[in-house]
Amino acid sequence: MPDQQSTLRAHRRAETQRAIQAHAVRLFTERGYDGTTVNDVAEAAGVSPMTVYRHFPTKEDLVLIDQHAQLVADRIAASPATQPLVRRIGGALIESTTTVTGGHGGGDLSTSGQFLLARLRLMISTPALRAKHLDNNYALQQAIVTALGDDTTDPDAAFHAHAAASACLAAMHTALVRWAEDDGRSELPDLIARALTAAFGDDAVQVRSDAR
Amino acid sequence: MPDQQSTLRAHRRAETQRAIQAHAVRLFTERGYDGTTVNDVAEAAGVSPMTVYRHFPTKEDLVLIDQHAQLVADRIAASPATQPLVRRIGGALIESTTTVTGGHGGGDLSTSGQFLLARLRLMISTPALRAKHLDNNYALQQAIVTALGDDTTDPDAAFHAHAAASACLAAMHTALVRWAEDDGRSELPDLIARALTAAFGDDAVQVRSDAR
DNA sequence: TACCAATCTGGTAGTGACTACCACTGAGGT
DNA sequence: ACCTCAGTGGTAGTCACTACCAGATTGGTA
Repeated sequence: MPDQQSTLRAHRRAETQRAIQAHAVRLFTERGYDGTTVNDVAEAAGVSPMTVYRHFPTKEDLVLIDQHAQLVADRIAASPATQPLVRRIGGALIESTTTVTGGHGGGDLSTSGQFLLARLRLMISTPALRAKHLDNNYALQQAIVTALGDDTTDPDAAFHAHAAASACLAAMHTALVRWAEDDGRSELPDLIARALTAAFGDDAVQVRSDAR
Repeated sequence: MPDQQSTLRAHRRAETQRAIQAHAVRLFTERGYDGTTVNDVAEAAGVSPMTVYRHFPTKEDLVLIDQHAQLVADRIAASPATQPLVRRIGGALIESTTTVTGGHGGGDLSTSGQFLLARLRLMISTPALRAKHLDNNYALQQAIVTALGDDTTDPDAAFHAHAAASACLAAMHTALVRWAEDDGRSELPDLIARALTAAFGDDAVQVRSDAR
C-alpha cells in the first residue's frame, strides 16, 4: 500500500523543501524580505525558480508554512466538551505550543527554536508576511470552531464559538510577539497563559503546575 | 492660512478618489477581485492607471481605505481610565461603529450602508483583502494601546493592554462577519456587544440603554 | 531486463501589480 | 501676466506568479 509509498522520493522532496526554506529565511533575515527575490532564494538553494514555486505556492509561504494548525485542531477535538470554550481553546493552544517549542528549560533555544524565532521575527516585521500570517490565523479559527464539534445548526452557538476562538488566537498572537521581543528567553506557553489571563481574567486558564 | 487652502482643489481630489473607489468596488463585486485589473478600474472611472495609484497606494486599498481607526482611537482616549481595559476598548468599538452605520432603525440600509456592506463582503471573501484587512486591524491594535495612555514603561502593563485590545478586535471582526452574513439586517453595535459578551462574559459589556 | 507511468525538474513566454523617471496642464497666489 | 506646484499621463522596467511544454529520474511491472 502506498502509505510510505516511496520513502526515498518523499524524503528527497522533504529535504529540498527544507533546504529552500532555510536559505529563504536566512536571506530574508540578511537582506530583508523585499530586498530578496525568489530567484535569489532559488540560486542560493541551488535549484531553479520553478522548483521553488513547486514547493511553496507563494513567496510568503517560504516563511509561513508549518503544521501548527493541525496540532491545535487535534487537541481541540480531544478536549472535554464540558469545559467553557475559552478554556478548551486556550488549553489546546498552550499544549500544542509546548509540543512545538519542546520542553526546554528556560535558557537557550535549540536550533529549531532559533529557526522558529527567525521566522517569527520576519512575520512580525514584514507587512506582507504579517498580513498573510494573520489570515492563516483566521483559517485556524475556522478549523478550531469545526473541531469544537458543537452543534453547527445553531447560529448563536456558532457565533459564540467564533468569538471565543478569534479572541483566544488574538491573545496567542500577542504572546508570540512578546516572545519574539524577549528573543525567546521566556517560556512561550507561560506567555500564552498570561495573555489569556490578561484578556479573559484569572478564571480563564486552568490552574497549572506553576513551574515558575 | 492653508487650512482649507484650496477648497476647489481638495474637493475635486476627494471627488475623483470617491469615484475611483465606487467603480472599483462595483467591478470587484461584479467580476471578482482577481478578475478585475487596476487598468479596468481606471478605465471605468475615466482616469489613467497612474492616477489610480496616486490615490490608492495598492489595489487592496481600493476596498480597504476608511477612517474607522481614527474614530476608535479618539473614543479610547476619551474613555475614563478607571474602567477595566476590555470595557474601555469594547465601548469605544461599539460607539464608533454606531457613528459609522448611523442610528438607522433595524430595517434597510442607507446607500452608505450598502457600500460598507459591499466592501465588507469583499474583505471577507477575498484572501488578499482579508489578509490586509486583518493587518490593518493589527495596526489599529497598536493605535488603541497607545490611545489607552497607560504608562508605557511597564512591559507587563503594555502586554496586558495588547492582549485585551487584540482580543476585543478579534471579537469585533467576528461580529462584522456575522453582520455581513445577515446582509446588514441586524444592528452592528448589538452584534459587537454580543461578540464581546460571548468572548469575555456578561460583565464585559456595559449595560446599555437598550434602544431596541 | 526492458518498459511504462508518475513524479520531479527546468525553460519560455506571458500577465499583472507596482515603481521610477519625465513631461504636460491648469489652478492659486503674487 | 508670471511663477509655482499639485494633479495627471506616458514609458519602461522589476518582480511575483502562471500556463504550457520538454527532459530526466524513480518505482513498479511484464
